[in-house]
Amino acid sequence: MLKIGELSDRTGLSAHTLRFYEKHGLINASDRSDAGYRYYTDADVRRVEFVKTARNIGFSLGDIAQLLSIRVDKQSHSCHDVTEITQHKLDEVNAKIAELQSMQQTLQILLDSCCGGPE
Amino acid sequence: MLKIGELSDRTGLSAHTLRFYEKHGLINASDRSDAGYRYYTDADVRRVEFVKTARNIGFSLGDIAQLLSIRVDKQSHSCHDVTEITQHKLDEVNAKIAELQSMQQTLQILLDSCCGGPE
DNA sequence: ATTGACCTTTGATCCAACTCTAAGGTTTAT
DNA sequence: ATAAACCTTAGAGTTGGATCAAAGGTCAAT
Repeated sequence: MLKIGELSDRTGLSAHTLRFYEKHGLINASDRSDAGYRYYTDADVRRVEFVKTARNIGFSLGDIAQLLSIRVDKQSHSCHDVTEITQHKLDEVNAKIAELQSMQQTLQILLDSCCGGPE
Repeated sequence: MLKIGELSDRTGLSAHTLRFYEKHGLINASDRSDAGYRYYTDADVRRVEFVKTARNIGFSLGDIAQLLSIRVDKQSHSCHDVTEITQHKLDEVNAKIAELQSMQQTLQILLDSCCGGPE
Protein backbone atom coordinates (compact mmCIF):
# COMPACT_ATOMS: atom_id res chain seq x y z
CA MET A 1 0.00 0.00 0.00
CA LEU A 2 1.38 3.38 -1.06
CA LYS A 3 0.88 6.71 0.62
CA ILE A 4 -0.01 9.66 -1.54
CA GLY A 5 3.57 10.88 -1.80
CA GLU A 6 4.70 7.51 -3.07
CA LEU A 7 1.90 7.40 -5.59
CA SER A 8 2.97 10.87 -6.64
CA ASP A 9 6.56 9.70 -7.13
CA ARG A 10 5.43 6.70 -9.09
CA THR A 11 3.07 8.53 -11.44
CA GLY A 12 4.63 11.94 -11.77
CA LEU A 13 1.45 13.68 -10.65
CA SER A 14 1.70 15.89 -7.57
CA ALA A 15 -0.12 14.95 -4.37
CA HIS A 16 -2.11 18.14 -4.91
CA THR A 17 -3.28 16.93 -8.25
CA LEU A 18 -4.11 13.46 -6.98
CA ARG A 19 -6.34 14.93 -4.26
CA PHE A 20 -7.84 17.23 -6.86
CA TYR A 21 -8.66 14.21 -9.02
CA GLU A 22 -10.21 12.49 -6.05
CA LYS A 23 -12.43 15.48 -5.42
CA HIS A 24 -13.60 15.12 -9.00
CA GLY A 25 -14.33 11.45 -8.63
CA LEU A 26 -11.51 10.04 -10.71
CA ILE A 27 -9.29 8.35 -8.16
CA ASN A 28 -10.23 7.13 -4.71
CA ALA A 29 -7.75 5.71 -2.27
CA SER A 30 -8.39 2.02 -1.71
CA ASP A 31 -7.99 2.53 2.01
CA ARG A 32 -7.45 5.12 4.71
CA SER A 33 -5.43 4.95 7.93
CA ASP A 34 -7.08 5.84 11.23
CA ALA A 35 -5.61 9.29 10.90
CA GLY A 36 -7.04 9.66 7.42
CA TYR A 37 -3.90 8.98 5.36
CA ARG A 38 -4.74 7.70 1.89
CA TYR A 39 -3.43 4.27 0.91
CA TYR A 40 -3.22 3.12 -2.67
CA THR A 41 -2.82 -0.23 -4.41
CA ASP A 42 -1.16 -1.22 -7.67
CA ALA A 43 -4.56 -1.12 -9.32
CA ASP A 44 -4.77 2.52 -8.28
CA VAL A 45 -1.43 3.18 -9.96
CA ARG A 46 -2.78 1.75 -13.19
CA ARG A 47 -5.89 3.84 -12.82
CA VAL A 48 -3.80 6.97 -12.43
CA GLU A 49 -1.79 6.03 -15.52
CA PHE A 50 -5.00 5.69 -17.47
CA VAL A 51 -6.10 9.14 -16.32
CA LYS A 52 -2.73 10.59 -17.30
CA THR A 53 -2.90 9.17 -20.79
CA ALA A 54 -6.47 10.28 -21.29
CA ARG A 55 -5.72 13.80 -20.05
CA ASN A 56 -2.72 14.00 -22.29
CA ILE A 57 -4.83 13.04 -25.25
CA GLY A 58 -7.16 15.85 -24.39
CA PHE A 59 -10.12 14.23 -22.69
CA SER A 60 -11.79 16.34 -20.02
CA LEU A 61 -11.99 15.11 -16.45
CA GLY A 62 -15.70 14.49 -16.98
CA ASP A 63 -15.03 12.35 -20.02
CA ILE A 64 -12.43 10.39 -18.12
CA ALA A 65 -14.76 9.81 -15.19
CA GLN A 66 -17.27 8.35 -17.61
CA LEU A 67 -14.72 6.07 -19.24
CA LEU A 68 -13.43 4.91 -15.88
CA SER A 69 -16.90 4.12 -14.61
CA ILE A 70 -17.48 1.94 -17.63
CA ARG A 71 -14.09 0.33 -17.37
CA VAL A 72 -14.60 -0.54 -13.74
CA ASP A 73 -18.10 -1.92 -13.62
CA LYS A 74 -19.56 -2.68 -16.96
CA GLN A 75 -22.29 -4.62 -15.18
CA SER A 76 -24.02 -1.58 -13.78
CA HIS A 77 -24.31 0.07 -17.19
CA SER A 78 -26.74 -1.09 -19.76
CA CYS A 79 -25.13 -2.58 -22.81
CA HIS A 80 -26.60 0.21 -24.87
CA ASP A 81 -25.07 2.93 -22.70
CA VAL A 82 -21.64 1.40 -22.86
CA THR A 83 -21.77 1.02 -26.59
CA GLU A 84 -23.01 4.54 -27.09
CA ILE A 85 -20.48 6.30 -24.91
CA THR A 86 -17.56 4.16 -25.94
CA GLN A 87 -18.33 4.32 -29.63
CA HIS A 88 -18.64 8.09 -29.34
CA LYS A 89 -15.24 8.40 -27.69
CA LEU A 90 -13.78 6.02 -30.21
CA ASP A 91 -15.05 8.25 -33.01
CA GLU A 92 -13.44 11.23 -31.32
CA VAL A 93 -10.17 9.38 -30.97
CA ASN A 94 -10.21 8.36 -34.61
CA ALA A 95 -10.94 11.91 -35.72
CA LYS A 96 -8.05 13.17 -33.63
CA ILE A 97 -5.70 10.62 -35.08
CA ALA A 98 -6.68 11.76 -38.56
CA GLU A 99 -6.05 15.41 -37.68
CA LEU A 100 -2.74 14.57 -36.09
CA GLN A 101 -1.66 12.65 -39.16
CA SER A 102 -2.49 15.62 -41.33
CA MET A 103 -0.50 17.87 -39.01
CA GLN A 104 2.31 15.35 -39.08
CA GLN A 105 2.41 15.61 -42.84
CA THR A 106 2.40 19.40 -42.75
CA LEU A 107 5.26 19.46 -40.29
CA GLN A 108 7.22 16.88 -42.23
CA ILE A 109 6.89 18.91 -45.41
CA LEU A 110 7.95 22.02 -43.54
CA LEU A 111 10.97 20.19 -42.22
CA ASP A 112 11.94 18.65 -45.53
CA SER A 113 11.50 21.84 -47.49
CA CYS A 114 13.65 23.90 -45.23
CA CYS A 115 17.25 23.07 -45.64
CA GLY A 116 18.17 22.44 -49.20
CA GLY A 117 14.78 21.03 -50.13
CA PRO A 118 12.50 22.50 -52.80
CA GLU A 119 10.35 25.42 -51.72
CA MET B 1 -13.18 40.31 -48.88
CA LEU B 2 -15.11 39.02 -45.89
CA LYS B 3 -16.20 40.90 -42.82
CA ILE B 4 -15.63 39.29 -39.46
CA GLY B 5 -19.16 37.92 -39.25
CA GLU B 6 -18.76 36.21 -42.60
CA LEU B 7 -15.42 34.74 -41.59
CA SER B 8 -17.14 33.56 -38.43
CA ASP B 9 -19.88 31.85 -40.47
CA ARG B 10 -17.34 30.25 -42.73
CA THR B 11 -15.05 28.90 -40.01
CA GLY B 12 -17.43 28.25 -37.14
CA LEU B 13 -15.41 30.41 -34.75
CA SER B 14 -17.23 33.33 -33.15
CA ALA B 15 -16.28 36.89 -34.02
CA HIS B 16 -15.27 37.23 -30.38
CA THR B 17 -12.85 34.38 -30.71
CA LEU B 18 -11.43 35.70 -33.98
CA ARG B 19 -10.68 39.08 -32.34
CA PHE B 20 -9.24 37.24 -29.38
CA TYR B 21 -6.93 35.32 -31.70
CA GLU B 22 -5.89 38.54 -33.35
CA LYS B 23 -5.00 40.01 -29.98
CA HIS B 24 -2.75 37.00 -29.48
CA GLY B 25 -1.06 37.39 -32.82
CA LEU B 26 -2.59 34.45 -34.65
CA ILE B 27 -4.83 36.04 -37.24
CA ASN B 28 -4.64 39.55 -38.62
CA ALA B 29 -7.20 40.98 -41.00
CA SER B 30 -5.65 41.56 -44.41
CA ASP B 31 -7.30 44.96 -44.56
CA ARG B 32 -9.43 47.44 -42.64
CA SER B 33 -12.17 49.79 -43.77
CA ASP B 34 -11.97 53.49 -42.95
CA ALA B 35 -14.23 52.85 -40.02
CA GLY B 36 -12.00 50.06 -38.81
CA TYR B 37 -13.99 47.05 -39.98
CA ARG B 38 -11.80 44.01 -40.51
CA TYR B 39 -11.62 42.50 -44.00
CA TYR B 40 -10.37 38.99 -44.65
CA THR B 41 -9.18 37.06 -47.70
CA ASP B 42 -9.38 33.39 -48.64
CA ALA B 43 -5.83 32.99 -47.38
CA ASP B 44 -7.08 34.20 -44.02
CA VAL B 45 -9.79 31.55 -44.08
CA ARG B 46 -7.15 28.89 -44.63
CA ARG B 47 -5.08 30.34 -41.81
CA VAL B 48 -8.04 30.14 -39.46
CA GLU B 49 -8.64 26.54 -40.50
CA PHE B 50 -5.05 25.74 -39.66
CA VAL B 51 -5.47 27.32 -36.25
CA LYS B 52 -8.66 25.36 -35.67
CA THR B 53 -7.00 22.07 -36.51
CA ALA B 54 -3.99 22.80 -34.37
CA ARG B 55 -6.15 23.85 -31.41
CA ASN B 56 -8.25 20.75 -31.78
CA ILE B 57 -5.15 18.63 -31.66
CA GLY B 58 -4.20 20.32 -28.45
CA PHE B 59 -1.53 22.85 -29.33
CA SER B 60 -1.54 26.00 -27.23
CA LEU B 61 -2.02 29.38 -28.84
CA GLY B 62 1.67 30.08 -28.29
CA ASP B 63 2.65 26.91 -30.08
CA ILE B 64 0.37 27.76 -32.96
CA ALA B 65 1.78 31.26 -33.28
CA GLN B 66 5.21 29.71 -33.59
CA LEU B 67 4.10 27.23 -36.23
CA LEU B 68 2.34 29.93 -38.20
CA SER B 69 5.34 32.20 -38.17
CA ILE B 70 7.45 29.43 -39.61
CA ARG B 71 4.82 28.50 -42.13
CA VAL B 72 4.47 32.04 -43.35
CA ASP B 73 8.02 33.22 -43.70
CA LYS B 74 10.61 30.54 -43.49
CA GLN B 75 13.14 33.06 -44.84
CA SER B 76 13.28 35.09 -41.69
CA HIS B 77 14.08 32.10 -39.52
CA SER B 78 17.41 30.43 -39.53
CA CYS B 79 17.41 26.95 -40.92
CA HIS B 80 18.48 25.65 -37.57
CA ASP B 81 15.55 27.31 -35.77
CA VAL B 82 13.02 25.93 -38.18
CA THR B 83 14.42 22.44 -37.91
CA GLU B 84 14.54 22.58 -34.16
CA ILE B 85 11.04 23.86 -33.55
CA THR B 86 9.43 21.79 -36.25
CA GLN B 87 11.16 18.60 -35.28
CA HIS B 88 10.14 19.19 -31.70
CA LYS B 89 6.50 19.63 -32.65
CA LEU B 90 6.72 16.62 -34.91
CA ASP B 91 7.95 14.54 -32.00
CA GLU B 92 5.02 15.77 -29.93
CA VAL B 93 2.60 14.90 -32.69
CA ASN B 94 4.04 11.43 -33.06
CA ALA B 95 3.84 10.83 -29.31
CA LYS B 96 0.22 11.92 -29.32
CA ILE B 97 -0.61 9.62 -32.18
CA ALA B 98 0.88 6.74 -30.25
CA GLU B 99 -1.15 7.57 -27.14
CA LEU B 100 -4.30 7.91 -29.15
CA GLN B 101 -3.73 4.57 -30.80
CA SER B 102 -3.31 2.95 -27.42
CA MET B 103 -6.53 4.59 -26.26
CA GLN B 104 -8.20 3.47 -29.45
CA GLN B 105 -7.28 -0.08 -28.65
CA THR B 106 -8.55 0.19 -25.09
CA LEU B 107 -11.85 1.58 -26.26
CA GLN B 108 -12.19 -1.04 -28.96
CA ILE B 109 -11.64 -3.83 -26.45
CA LEU B 110 -14.19 -2.24 -24.14
CA LEU B 111 -16.65 -2.07 -26.97
CA ASP B 112 -16.05 -5.62 -28.18
CA SER B 113 -16.14 -7.14 -24.72
CA CYS B 114 -19.41 -5.58 -23.76
CA CYS B 115 -22.25 -7.23 -25.54
CA GLY B 116 -21.80 -10.92 -25.81
CA GLY B 117 -18.03 -10.78 -25.94
CA PRO B 118 -15.69 -12.38 -23.44
CA GLU B 119 -15.11 -10.52 -20.21
C1' DA C 1 10.26 12.29 23.43
C1' DT C 2 11.69 15.06 19.89
C1' DT C 3 12.83 16.14 15.08
C1' DG C 4 11.88 16.28 10.30
C1' DA C 5 9.42 14.52 6.71
C1' DC C 6 5.22 13.25 5.84
C1' DC C 7 0.07 13.69 5.93
C1' DT C 8 -4.85 16.10 6.66
C1' DT C 9 -8.47 19.81 5.29
C1' DT C 10 -10.55 24.10 3.53
C1' DG C 11 -10.27 27.61 0.74
C1' DA C 12 -7.65 30.90 -2.09
C1' DT C 13 -5.05 31.70 -6.25
C1' DC C 14 -3.41 31.08 -10.88
C1' DC C 15 -3.53 30.32 -15.87
C1' DA C 16 -5.23 29.54 -20.66
C1' DA C 17 -8.77 30.10 -23.47
C1' DC C 18 -12.53 31.82 -24.21
C1' DT C 19 -17.06 34.61 -23.70
C1' DC C 20 -19.67 38.45 -22.74
C1' DT C 21 -20.93 43.50 -21.75
C1' DA C 22 -21.34 48.30 -22.43
C1' DA C 23 -21.35 52.12 -25.07
C1' DG C 24 -21.20 53.52 -29.29
C1' DG C 25 -20.11 53.95 -34.68
C1' DT C 26 -21.26 51.97 -39.71
C1' DT C 27 -23.82 49.74 -43.60
C1' DT C 28 -27.48 48.35 -46.29
C1' DA C 29 -32.04 48.07 -47.69
C1' DT C 30 -36.29 50.27 -47.78
C1' DA D 1 -33.56 59.14 -43.15
C1' DT D 2 -34.44 55.41 -40.48
C1' DA D 3 -34.36 50.63 -38.88
C1' DA D 4 -31.99 46.37 -38.49
C1' DA D 5 -28.03 44.17 -38.67
C1' DC D 6 -23.74 44.74 -38.61
C1' DC D 7 -19.15 46.51 -36.70
C1' DT D 8 -15.66 48.88 -33.11
C1' DT D 9 -13.07 49.03 -28.44
C1' DA D 10 -11.76 48.20 -23.59
C1' DG D 11 -12.34 45.58 -20.09
C1' DA D 12 -14.83 42.33 -17.00
C1' DG D 13 -16.48 37.52 -16.15
C1' DT D 14 -16.42 32.42 -16.75
C1' DT D 15 -14.68 27.77 -17.03
C1' DG D 16 -11.65 23.85 -16.47
C1' DG D 17 -7.67 22.34 -14.70
C1' DA D 18 -4.14 22.75 -11.64
C1' DT D 19 -1.42 24.59 -7.76
C1' DC D 20 -0.57 26.73 -3.37
C1' DA D 21 -1.12 28.25 1.66
C1' DA D 22 -2.27 27.94 6.38
C1' DA D 23 -2.92 25.54 10.38
C1' DG D 24 -2.37 21.57 12.24
C1' DG D 25 -2.07 16.17 12.98
C1' DT D 26 1.04 11.72 12.28
C1' DC D 27 4.95 8.65 11.68
C1' DA D 28 9.69 6.64 11.72
C1' DA D 29 14.15 7.06 13.33
C1' DT D 30 17.22 8.54 16.62
